[in-house]
Amino acid sequence: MELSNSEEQLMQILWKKDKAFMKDLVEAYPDPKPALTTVATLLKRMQDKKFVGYTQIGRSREYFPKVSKKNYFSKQMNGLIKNFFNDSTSQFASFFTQETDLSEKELRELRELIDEKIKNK
Amino acid sequence: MELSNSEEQLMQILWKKDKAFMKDLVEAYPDPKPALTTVATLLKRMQDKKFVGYTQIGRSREYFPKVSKKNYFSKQMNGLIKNFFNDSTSQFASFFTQETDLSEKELRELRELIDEKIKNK
DNA sequence: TTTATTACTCTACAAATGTAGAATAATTTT
DNA sequence: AAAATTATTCTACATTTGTAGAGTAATAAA
Repeated sequence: MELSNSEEQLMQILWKKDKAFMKDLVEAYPDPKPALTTVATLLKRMQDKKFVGYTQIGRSREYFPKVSKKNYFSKQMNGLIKNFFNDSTSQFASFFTQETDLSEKELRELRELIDEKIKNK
Repeated sequence: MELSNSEEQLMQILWKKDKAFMKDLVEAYPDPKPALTTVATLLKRMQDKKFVGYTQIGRSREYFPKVSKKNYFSKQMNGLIKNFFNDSTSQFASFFTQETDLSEKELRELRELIDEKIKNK
């Protein structure tokens, strides 16, 4: 099961904080902050979906992500690539290189990284 | 306004066909194919959202995408990059290079592309 | 020990999504 | 012309999503 938009927004906050009490999560929202109960509902649903866990501390719960941002992001990417590039990562890579506008400096850095990757093959 | 999942699925079909009658769209679905009326509803909503247009041909309509796949994809990518990499395309690029597993050949091709891009700067 | 406060859970409800039957209009076949 | 077919629109309804008030239990403050 996937995260909905507002769930994902909350997840972003949780990833940033790494772990947090509900109160702090609400606090971290940009204005207008949602009601505590709203966040509570989202957290509940996210627990059902196995994206969030918590540790009981006193009578409070410290929530934490059960899925890493990296992992989640990868899945998203793969989904996109699958849909739009017929599952071809390299096709995507070339599209990406052509269509985004990285500066020359950034391009050089990227090439650097690729070189390194090639070396390690 | 964004496309929902099932709308996006239909959009993929429409992009592939470039233009098509409702009947053909339904036909193009993998089994189990949805009811004609289901596709009709989706098309209607997609028109409201300005993602689809049509040309009347006799008493039928030939539907076509009003947003290119490329353009749509770019927006999706930018959304992801914004959320996960704080809007830094280059940060994303390096993540991508590290985390996906392109073959050596693909990596070389990619570097080739980057080189060309740099040249054109 | 009454009263607040805190931290959740339950219930609710409008909007969006996924899916499709029923109705209607135009056209073609008998 | 009556009957069947085609192409769309209307209406409907179960789920999921976005948002939050009301209720409850435990603890802290008066």
